[in-house]
Amino acid sequence: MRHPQLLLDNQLCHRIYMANHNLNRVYSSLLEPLQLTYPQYVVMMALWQQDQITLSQLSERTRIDAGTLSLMVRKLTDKNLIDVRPGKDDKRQRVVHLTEPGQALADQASNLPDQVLCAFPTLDQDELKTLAQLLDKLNQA
Amino acid sequence: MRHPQLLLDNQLCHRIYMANHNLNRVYSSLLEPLQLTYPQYVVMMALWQQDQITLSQLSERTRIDAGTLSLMVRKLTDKNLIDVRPGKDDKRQRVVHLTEPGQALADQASNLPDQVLCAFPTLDQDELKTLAQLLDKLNQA
DNA sequence: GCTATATATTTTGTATGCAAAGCATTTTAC
DNA sequence: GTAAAATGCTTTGCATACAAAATATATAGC
Repeated sequence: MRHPQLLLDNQLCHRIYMANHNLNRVYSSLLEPLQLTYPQYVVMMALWQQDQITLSQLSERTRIDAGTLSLMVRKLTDKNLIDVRPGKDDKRQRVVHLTEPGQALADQASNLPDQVLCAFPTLDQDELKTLAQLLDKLNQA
Repeated sequence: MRHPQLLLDNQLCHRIYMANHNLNRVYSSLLEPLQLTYPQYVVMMALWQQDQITLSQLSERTRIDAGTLSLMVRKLTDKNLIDVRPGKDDKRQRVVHLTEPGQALADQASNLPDQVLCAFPTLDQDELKTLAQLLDKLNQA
């Protein structure tokens, strides 16, 4: 091989790609009872953290882009988990509100994070912490 | 907040999601001269590493599922980078071959991995190594 | 040798992800 | 005050993802 640096196994990006993939699979099965996809769960988490925020704020926190979010919000509205109203000050904005069922879903989801970690017994608490720190450092670049 | 473990910032998965996202953005700009998307680049890397493998082998190495790969292979064929032929022993299989332009592209791509790391100056060599090891540990679960 | 099963791949349907164009509203500049 | 630029959001078009159904071929069991 003329270019050893191009080996797939040497690529940090592919490790992250696989990790993302693996975590998604674990989440999909855990989220099935809640009838949510993983990205939809991310949106709900952001709203459980802070309710009644604009679409652009929601996009900033979840890192889901505006176009994707626009569609997802419609689907979550159809599921009656959220409710979107025009902004009072700025009529261009749309503010997302949790509905009663949307708020209630947090209780069902509350034990999910622990279950996910159980799916990765190869890493102990310290390692998870280090991993989180390194990823934060990567992401702030 | 009733469920602090549901905070978005506490989620390992979201860190990995963002890291994946950030790496993708860096790659997209670097890959523009090669006219490849990031997943297409992954497929090409796998082939540069080992040419003339079946679709299922390619799927196993890249972790891209069969259905997605089927479409991507058609596009890479249209770009004249690869060339797919039926397997000799097993007629169900299809073997992917690099074309001359496909092989030549490796030269153009060879300095890409270094450039990507330059986009993340916040991490030094040791930290990158640790991160890679932890991700491997996560992925083997 | 024939049938049932298993395997390799493609197709289909749904859900992101993202860039770019479009639209309505608001802010800036003058 | 008004035209131009900026902002918030939606829509469109294309590229993954992935599960499930469909198709073609190969293998096992008898």
